[in-house]
Amino acid sequence: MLSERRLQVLRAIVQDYVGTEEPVGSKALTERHNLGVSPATVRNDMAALEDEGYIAQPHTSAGRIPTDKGYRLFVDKLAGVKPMTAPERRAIQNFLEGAVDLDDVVARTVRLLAQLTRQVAVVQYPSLTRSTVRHVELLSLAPARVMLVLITDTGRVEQRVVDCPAPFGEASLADLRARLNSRVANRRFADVPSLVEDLPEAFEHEDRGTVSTVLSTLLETLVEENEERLMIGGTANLTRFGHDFPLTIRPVLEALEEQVVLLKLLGEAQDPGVTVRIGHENAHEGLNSTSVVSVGYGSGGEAVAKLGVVGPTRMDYPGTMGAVRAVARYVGQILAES
Amino acid sequence: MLSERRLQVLRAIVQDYVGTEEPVGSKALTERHNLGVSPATVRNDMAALEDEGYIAQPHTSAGRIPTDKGYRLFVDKLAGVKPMTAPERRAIQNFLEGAVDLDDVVARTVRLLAQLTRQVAVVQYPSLTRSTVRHVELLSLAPARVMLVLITDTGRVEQRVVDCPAPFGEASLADLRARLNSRVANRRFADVPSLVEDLPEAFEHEDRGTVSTVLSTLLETLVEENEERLMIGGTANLTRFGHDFPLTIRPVLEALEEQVVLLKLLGEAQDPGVTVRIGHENAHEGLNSTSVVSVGYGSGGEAVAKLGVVGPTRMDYPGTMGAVRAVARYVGQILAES
DNA sequence: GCCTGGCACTCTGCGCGTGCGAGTGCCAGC
DNA sequence: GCTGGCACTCGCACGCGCAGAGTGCCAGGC
Repeated sequence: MLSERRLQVLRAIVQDYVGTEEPVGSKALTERHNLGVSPATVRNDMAALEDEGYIAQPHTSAGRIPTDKGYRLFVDKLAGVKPMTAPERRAIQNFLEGAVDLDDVVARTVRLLAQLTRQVAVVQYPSLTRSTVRHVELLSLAPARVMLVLITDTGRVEQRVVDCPAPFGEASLADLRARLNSRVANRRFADVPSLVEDLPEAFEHEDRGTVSTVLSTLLETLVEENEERLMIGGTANLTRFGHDFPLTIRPVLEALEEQVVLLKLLGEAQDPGVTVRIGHENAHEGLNSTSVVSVGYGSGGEAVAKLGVVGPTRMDYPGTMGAVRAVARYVGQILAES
Repeated sequence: MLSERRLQVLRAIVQDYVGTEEPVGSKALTERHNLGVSPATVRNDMAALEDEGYIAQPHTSAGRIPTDKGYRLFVDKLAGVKPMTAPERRAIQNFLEGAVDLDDVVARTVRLLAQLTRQVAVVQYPSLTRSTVRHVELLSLAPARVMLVLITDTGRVEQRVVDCPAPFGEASLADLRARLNSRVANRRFADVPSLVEDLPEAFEHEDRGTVSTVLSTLLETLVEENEERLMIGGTANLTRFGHDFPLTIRPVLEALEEQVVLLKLLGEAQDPGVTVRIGHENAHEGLNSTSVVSVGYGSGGEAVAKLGVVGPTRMDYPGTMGAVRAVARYVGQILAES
């Protein structure tokens, strides 16, 4: 077990390194934090911390920098979540309230998060399967062609064009629209499959094929991997990363382009609160030198999606966690209102 | 006027520089392109080209690199558009055909363009005002709250929540929905304002306020600056830019984050064909060392939006122009089908 | 008049050696 | 268990010299 002072030393190292971006030495530490001991003592503590794997030296005769394990201990035990100030909260609220629709909410959230944290922001659209159905609309485009439009309580709209096996009259279409909505309106999307499975039976034989096709398209849009969307922003903040650009920034940009990677990244975090994944804790190799701070958000008590930021492992964890948490809270409120 | 040979020298310089990314000297030029003259002669030509401002030397004793003016001449007079090969065309078509909805079409187009050109791709969503109305849907969320959903022929869907000044019954809502659709369906969005202006008069006095509110929300969504959306991708390609990262990549990423800047960038190009804006021809300062290759695309003969790529001024113009043009053509086809 | 070969000149990039400073590890003493 | 002192190790910035690429210019030839 590490003594109290050694934990303080670790905390001081993390704070200084995050601030200065440079390896921190024993002398500088004692000067900036009044630890009440001499540099030599700190050196012993540092050696111990290094043995335990919490800090490391980039070169033999340089200061120490925290390892992923060091940051982990810092986040878990040594630092809290720094709450936003009142003016910051007001600014967040004002900025988000101007949104006109869901795309706008998501876009504004991304900008806001990127600005607040000065890092790359990632916001997932509310999951369909975890939302409730507000309305299902069917439009006839051509005799054997139907457009299906899904609208959720969170304001998300999905649409698909369905090619029907047989012509489908306006009357049948209206009938299907009415039956469909009476069954699924205000129900959770996750329940939709079981709610509609016997629907074709209510129709004339000639229309059953079309009804089934429409329904299967509806179910397809709800399949997990299709229904997830997200938006990212603040990539310009990557340029503040470090000095050795090409090697650090490239893989990160590449990872950010892969929606699948990002969705997995956000998906992994199960904690109901703010989740932090540090460096190599991220499965994706390109993100081994970054940390991901994420949290779920939702209109009610339940999370309908996640949002978060991606930044260097050397980041201001308490501040970032505070910002992410606050933004998630307000986005939830905005969604509940619309 | 420049002699034929000097133009050839310029062309050779552009081609070599684009290939090698290094200033090109007189000796290397004569070796790689059989110009039929000696390096000394080429040197004279180069001096003349430099006097005219087509090329420049980064340092006193280095080779030459093309200036923006040089690239301009190259694009206008010395190079054509390189058509895609048949396999490339097939690949484009296959890739785009898998799309399930408009978001997917746009997302795939961005990926495709980024991969083909190895540059940053920008794709604008089909403009509302230049599209045709397919359907307008009205949903009652609460007695005095209505959701307005617009669907275009290009598959774009916009939705807005309207707070009504007075409760609005289901019957009135159905009435408005029917009247609205009969007036605007299959009409161009640009014509919508004049088509609906007298609509409130058809309603009972108590409903007029609400009808007006709904209509004004409808018109607001059509206002130019609100209705434009776009998607970008391939930012990882920026890392191939050059060696002096922080200074070149940063402002570009920042510019790309500003939707307004990008929309202006695409909007400026009026040419019906492929437009190229080189270096300082771009109004935005951060993009002074990049070129933008863009073109309109549309389901019919008319362009409903633009797409393009942003890359270093040192880019393969013929190839990029060919890729951009081909992708635009196929996206147009896909949109026409849906 | 235009092209060519030759020549002197300029400048960048690279490798190398040096000195400085920051930081460490260890040890003896309190 | 803490402290001050001391020798040691490196990384980094600086200055130097050299090689190489490329240029401009000039005199001579077709």
